[in-house]
Formats: sequence, structure tokens, C-alpha cells
Amino acid sequence: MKNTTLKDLSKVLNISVSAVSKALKGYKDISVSTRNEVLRMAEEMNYIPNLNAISLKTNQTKTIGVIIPSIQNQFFSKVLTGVIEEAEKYGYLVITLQSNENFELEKKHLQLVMQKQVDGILISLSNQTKRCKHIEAIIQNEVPIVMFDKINKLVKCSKIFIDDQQAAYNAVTHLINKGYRRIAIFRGSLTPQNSIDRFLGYRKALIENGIEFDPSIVYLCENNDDFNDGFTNTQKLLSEKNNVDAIFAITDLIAVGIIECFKQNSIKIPEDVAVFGFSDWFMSSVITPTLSTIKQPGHEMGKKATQILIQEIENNNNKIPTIIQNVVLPTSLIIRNST
Amino acid sequence: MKNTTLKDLSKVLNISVSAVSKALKGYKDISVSTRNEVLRMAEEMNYIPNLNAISLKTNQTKTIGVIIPSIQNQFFSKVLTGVIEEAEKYGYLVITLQSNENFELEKKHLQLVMQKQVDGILISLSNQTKRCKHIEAIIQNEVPIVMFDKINKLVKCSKIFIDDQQAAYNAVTHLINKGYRRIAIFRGSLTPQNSIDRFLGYRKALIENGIEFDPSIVYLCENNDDFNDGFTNTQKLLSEKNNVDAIFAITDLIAVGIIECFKQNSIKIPEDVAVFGFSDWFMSSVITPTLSTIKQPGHEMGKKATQILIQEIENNNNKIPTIIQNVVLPTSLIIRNST
DNA sequence: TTGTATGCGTTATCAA
DNA sequence: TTGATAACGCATACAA
Repeated sequence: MKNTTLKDLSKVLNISVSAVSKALKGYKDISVSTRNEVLRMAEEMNYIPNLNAISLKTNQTKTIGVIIPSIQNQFFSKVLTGVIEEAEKYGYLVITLQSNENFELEKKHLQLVMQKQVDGILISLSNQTKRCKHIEAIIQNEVPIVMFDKINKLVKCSKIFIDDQQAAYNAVTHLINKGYRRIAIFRGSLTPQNSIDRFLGYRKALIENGIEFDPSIVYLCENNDDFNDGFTNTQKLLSEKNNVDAIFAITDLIAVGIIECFKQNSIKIPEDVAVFGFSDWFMSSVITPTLSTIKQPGHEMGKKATQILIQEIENNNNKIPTIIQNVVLPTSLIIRNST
Repeated sequence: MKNTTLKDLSKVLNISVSAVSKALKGYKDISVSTRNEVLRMAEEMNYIPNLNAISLKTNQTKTIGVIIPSIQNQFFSKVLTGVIEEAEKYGYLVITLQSNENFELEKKHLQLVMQKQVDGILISLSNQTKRCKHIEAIIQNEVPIVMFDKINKLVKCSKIFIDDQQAAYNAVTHLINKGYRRIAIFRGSLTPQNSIDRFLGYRKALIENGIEFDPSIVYLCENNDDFNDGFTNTQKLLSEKNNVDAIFAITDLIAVGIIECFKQNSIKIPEDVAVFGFSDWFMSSVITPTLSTIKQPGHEMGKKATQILIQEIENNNNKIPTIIQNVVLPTSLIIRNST
């Protein structure tokens, strides 16, 4: 059964297509009687406007593309929920694609949504992404794009993120205040801005508190498999007998890997070693010991990013110039039993 | 900067639009020389075909709509990942919407993706969904739709799911074999098929093992907030002093709520009470005690559902009739320390 | 081998 | 108040 079209309605009602169109859209230059007739018949024949045709005509798809590293990451799934819900309020639908932390995939998926003529794009960069020519090409094309969470500071577009450096600083300061002195960091890859910032916040907190920064207790987690990265790096740490009394992990999942390894080695948390996470995944509130961490507003970030993006889209439509925004969302310390 | 169109190319190259179109699509009835010219110029002018126009023309959007109860549910986020990845292989993009376990939202979102002219739909029903007229309307419209996980047996469309009754039966049988006799069930709402089936499996296992089914130790979790449902129902259970020695929970999250409540009441698992979950979320492998559960193939389910859907779409296109399929995916018991 | 004409479903301009 | 017509970008049957 094919969909009912304006033409179908016009035939049945024996009036012109344009009259039908106008009636449906509530134009005032159509008589009330015909309008009612049209409305009734549209209802009866279950008329559904073809959004593709409208898109072609209006040059707007009412669709936005979202590219994130991984849907299964709890933080990003929160963001995505925020995006989808907010977009719908404004009549936009969302096409989602993952980069899997892979630069080539990110580029390819950007192409795909561009082909689809999305009105705007939301992106959180992959760990591999160093240069952003692919993003700049989009901007040049005048398609609004908003970066969130994993951003690149050099790109000229709106961004929404947290103050990673400050958050890490707060976390490590908390550890220091609790009396921990030999604090290791389990950091992420060298490329992403938030990985860098969290590291800088860590180091700053040490230095400001008169604790020497020791590169030998910096552990790199860069296999995109946080739990195992945390676990195996903890084995390494244990074998190195370096007297670490606390660990600041750059994600909750790494922290959970750490905790698991300590458990298996009968090392007490926080008595022997404290562990601090980052992101506040649900899991962290129910493992033993419960994990101290940084609360990061995922849903809020998705919502806000979408608002900004849609604002830019509508600005574009109305030919009013857009001002680039940088929005920094607040985080908070969640102190639990692991520190 | 507007996108380059075929017309733009045809002007620059001084040949007809249709020649350009054919050249780009590699039709053999175009000379190699002009084809190369066209290709070169398309590259140079960064030509991106307008998928909307193609959709309008071909009556195919190469888009599928997915409606799930919640993206943040780890099981569904796995399914969604499978769907998106598989769809891309066949050149399809995915629009995702949530029902939030709400029937009205489910209906509305179904409408939205239909308007968008998606080529097919993947859906997992909300807890509230009793009757499926909204689904049947889609089928009548000849838009392929495949149901997965939370299905309705009466609807005439392909379905992919697990044998919930058998899985629950296996879980409870395991408990019985371990010596537990007074086994409570924390079940989900009365409506969803998988909730019903898991309950039936539970009861069957009891009866087959000569254990009387006792409705007084059936606890209903229907607030769509599994963790708290588990937690508060456990408080209720404790107050009832009913000598329960094991609990079969219908989801891992409920089980985690149960465990949390027992912990707070210093009740030992599995010594005092055993707890069994369902779904094998990652969390379950790291909490204390680790949770015995049923492994449910989310990624696989998304992948398979997408394959079936796309198959049906292509069948439709080629006017070859589609046979409705029912695919049952295997599950397995994961035995850990909570039983 | 190439070009012309038509139509997909809708909107918008201009006449009637 | 209504209708005819063109246009959006593309694909295709058919003519040249």
C-alpha cells in the first residue's frame, strides 16, 4: 500500500494540489469549508507528509548527526539520550554513528551523515584524532557542528565540555588532604585533550602541595579497553614495588579494573591503597568498596549541546550570524569508600 | 556554500545532467573520456549526492528506525551497537528513538520514523504495551518491521528473541541443584512477554522439582527503576521473615539492588541467601559477590535483527514475498559467587 | 554515446 | 479563494 500523497487527496477531493497543500498548512487564504474537507479526508486516508520531499524543497532535513566513540560507554549513552530527547522537542531526529575511537571511521561516518544532508552535527572526538581537517571541512561547508566532551581547542566551532584539569586537580587534592602522598595516575592516551587536561590537573595538585611529580608512577591506558588496562597496569604497578599509596584513574572503568586486581591480590582499599575514578558510572556506587569519583553531567551535556546546535541551525536559516560558544559544565566530587 | 549538484557539474562541463548522472554511476553507455572528466570534476568540486533527492526518486531512504525502551540500558545499548554496525554494512543509517517504557511515546515515535519514510523498523516493546494495533498498522502499510527481545507473539512479523522460559528454568534449576528450596522471584511487570515467560520458567522449575509454588514470595518490580525496585522489595522481603533462601531476579539491576540491601543488613550471600540475575551486565562481574546470571546475546541480537529486516526490505523492493521468521538465540548460564 | 523529457512529493509564486 | 506552474536534485525511459 503506497502512502497517500497530496496528489491523491487532490484527486479524491477534486481540487488542486496546491489548494490541498495550503489547507493542510493552515494558510488563511483557503476557505474554511474546503480546509475542513481536506483535513477530514487527510485523516481518513491517513495522509503522512513525505519528509524527504519537504527536505528537498526546503533544503532542511530536520535531522542531526551524532558521532561518538562508543554507544556502550555509559557516559556517552547518557549524552546520547539527552541529545535525542532534546532534538525531538524541536522536531529533529537523530542519526547516530560510532567512531570506535578510530580516526578513519570517524572521518567516514562524518561523510555519511553529510551525504544524508543532516542540518547539523554533534561530535565527540576519537582518541586517535589529532588533526581536524575533516571537521574544518564541514565548517567551511557552513554546516553547523558542535563538539562536546572530547574536543579540539583549535577548531573554530562551539564546544561544550567540563573543566577536566580542575576536576582532576580536585580529585588529587582530595587524596592529598586524606594523607596520601605517593599518588600514581592511570592516564589515557596522549592525544585527547581531556586526557591531557586530567593529567595536568593531577600534576598541578601534586606540585602545589609540595609533592614531587614522579613520571615512573604514570601508567598509560591506551588500548581502549579500560577495565583490562586498569587491571594489567595494576599488575605492573605491583611488580614494581614502588610504594604507591593512592591511584587516580582517568575513568571509572579503569578504576574498577584496578580495584579488581587489588582484590585478587588481597590488597585493602583504601587502607593499603586508595583509588579514585572519573565519571561516576552507576557501577561505581555498588562495587566494593564504593568508588570515589567525579560526577560528570552526561545527560545535561547532550541536552545543552543539542540546544546550541539547533540554535546555530536556525540562525543559519534566518541568515543571522552565529557566535561561537564555549560552555563549561560543572562537575562535582563524589566521595565514597575507596579513598 | 551550497552543495555541488549534478546541474552544477553539467554546467561546468557543458554536458547534460543525465550524462553526468550516468557517468557518476558508471553506466557503460558513456565514453570513458567524458566519464573520467566527470569523475575528476566531481572530485574537484567535492560533489556529494543528495540522498534526499535520491530517496524521493527511488522511494528508498536507506534509513531504518529503531525504537527501544531505553538507550542507557546496557542490554539495549549492545543491541543498538549491533544494529548500527550491521546496517552500515548494507548502506543503511539508523534513527534511534526511545519509548521510555511508555506506550504513548512508543506510538508517537513510531509515527515519527514513519513520517521520515524509513525503509524498515526495529522495535522492542515497552512494558506498557499491551495491544499492538500501532504495529499492525505499519505492517498493513507494507513497511517491514522486526521485533526483538520484548516481543508480542500475536503480531505477524519476524521476531528475534531468547527462550526466556527455558533460561529462567535453567537458572532456578541451578539454584535447586545447589540445595536452595525456598526460592523467591523478583519479577517484572505483568504485561511483557519476557517477564511472563521468565516467571513461567521459574514456576516450572519449582514444580518439576517437587517444590510448591508460593505466590507470597513473588515480588513485583514494575516501577521501571530496577535497582530501587530490587532494593525496596528486599526490605519488604526481610520484614516478612519468610525464610527465603534464594532469589531469582528478572534483571541484573534488580539483583544488584537486592545485593545492596542485603549488604546493608549484613546478610551473607550466598550463605544466607543466594541471588541470581538475568542479562549479564558488565557490572555483575565486578560486584561483591560476583553475580550468577544469564548471558543474553545483545550485540548478536541487534546484528541478526538488522539482517532480517534488511533482507525483508530488499525482498520488498524486488517484489519477492517474505517469509516471517522467528529466531531464537541461545543463552547460557554464568555461575559466579552469588549462588 | 549523449541529450531530452518526465516524474518523485512538496512548496511557493503568480494568475485567475 | 483557488489553480497552474516551476522548482528542489536526481534517475531513467526514450529519442537522437
